[in-house]
Amino acid sequence: MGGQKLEQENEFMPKHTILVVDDEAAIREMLSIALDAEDFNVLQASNAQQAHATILDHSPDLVLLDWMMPGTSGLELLRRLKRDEITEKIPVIMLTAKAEEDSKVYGLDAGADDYIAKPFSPRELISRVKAILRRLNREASAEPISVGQLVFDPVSHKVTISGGSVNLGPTEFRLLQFFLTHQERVYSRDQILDYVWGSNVYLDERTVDVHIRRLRKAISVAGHENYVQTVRGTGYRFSTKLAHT
Amino acid sequence: MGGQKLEQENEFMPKHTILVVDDEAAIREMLSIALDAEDFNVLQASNAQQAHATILDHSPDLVLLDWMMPGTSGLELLRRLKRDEITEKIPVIMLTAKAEEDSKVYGLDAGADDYIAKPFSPRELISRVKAILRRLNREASAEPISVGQLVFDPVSHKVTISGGSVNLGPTEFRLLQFFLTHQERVYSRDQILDYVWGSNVYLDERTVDVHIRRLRKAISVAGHENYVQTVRGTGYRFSTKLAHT
DNA sequence: TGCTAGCGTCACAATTGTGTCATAAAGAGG
DNA sequence: CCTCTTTATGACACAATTGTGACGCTAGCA
Repeated sequence: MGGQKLEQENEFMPKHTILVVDDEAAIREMLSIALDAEDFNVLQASNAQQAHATILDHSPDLVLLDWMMPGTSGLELLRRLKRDEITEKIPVIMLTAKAEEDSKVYGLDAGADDYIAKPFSPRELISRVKAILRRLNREASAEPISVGQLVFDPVSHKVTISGGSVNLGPTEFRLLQFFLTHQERVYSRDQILDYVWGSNVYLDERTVDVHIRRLRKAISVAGHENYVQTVRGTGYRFSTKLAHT
Repeated sequence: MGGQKLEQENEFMPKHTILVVDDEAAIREMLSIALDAEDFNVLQASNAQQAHATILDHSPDLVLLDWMMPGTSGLELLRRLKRDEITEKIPVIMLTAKAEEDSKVYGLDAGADDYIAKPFSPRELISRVKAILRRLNREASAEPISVGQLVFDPVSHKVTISGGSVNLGPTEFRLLQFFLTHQERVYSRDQILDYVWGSNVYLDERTVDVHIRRLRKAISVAGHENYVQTVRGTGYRFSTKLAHT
């Protein structure tokens, strides 16, 4: 079969958080409603300072940033975000009333991920937001992920620990990928089945246990199996913070 | 990394010529400046006809082509280029304002080498341009590629292992070439068919298996067949890092 | 025309992966 | 310390995937 179909949109995916930065309350409201309807978590800020603080606090998945604002301008904030390593990866869509080419060029140059001219239809905005999140998702899924001595490389489809290659079956591979992309969070067996097997399979929940065991066994080199943790009564969790003792 | 020296950028390389095709002057300017700063020769065209003429005249090394343009669309020009034997090999990167997946599919289908959604950062564009030129350079390279004791010489069209010549059929030859130029990466049977056989053939996927076997058999001297690895459930991979056991 | 090299397909063999079960272990709470 | 749950584990039948040898066909060539 073809590639991997992990990371579809599905109801168990953590909701994306979007920050709307605009000095006009009406615009913020409109966007919030539209985004909320699409099941995004929405944060708001009415000026650049507040926005910056919110970004640092909540690290939203995407920022909708008005170009023209009293005080620090949107462009200025954009530059600041892109200068800081922590916030540099957060995608920004600039909202601008000026339909001029210049702003577009400057904005793109400063690192905006998209640019939308006011007035815009919420529909279009939503579709752009989604497009960017999708793209990010794709790009992120091509990067190798490493935890401890373990390196997971989706491109070559290889997993190694301390340089030694790890042999995983297809299902364990997907399971590990799922865990690596969703660390520090407990999932029920049901959820794991949905994510890793697909949302339309009917399997015994206990099957998950068995694959967890196989995964643990496979990565049990230098204690890496301890990252896969059992949460009694609930499910499993992948955590780099090793549990007690 | 694998033990072969690839075409790095170096000052002796002739400057690459890049044609920018976009109806918006501002975009052309931005790209020209960015590309120029990277030491490319830049040509410009504002519509498809002009672009076509320029391509025939100057045969640029790469074309940046806007998707949506008045008159003949970018897609149309792309198709035309790919239909003509003379221009067919020129790599094309499509620029599109539609952030939709669809355009990507159509574009790649029509033979685009990459696809970048507007708006994009000049930085990203440059890096993609370079990536493509690098890849092309390598593929078209007259330099022999060697892995282990195996030497693949595209010029004399011969393959040897430890000096002894290896007998390969045309298809196995191309398959090996594909693998050598795309190491450390899994490909599905579908993808391999597309790359090695061409994107418009309709063949049984399992045909790949057979040719993989023939290739393995042919290069099975001193364990070279182990470079061709099966990734169960996914496809095949050429890797110089041998899997253990 | 007869011959040969390659190719694609098929049937069957070999290998590897998967889900379930029974049973052992491990926790939780009294 | 005992009991009730929940999880870990080893075994196993059978599914799914991949490897392989054989075969017929075609195009090029003598």
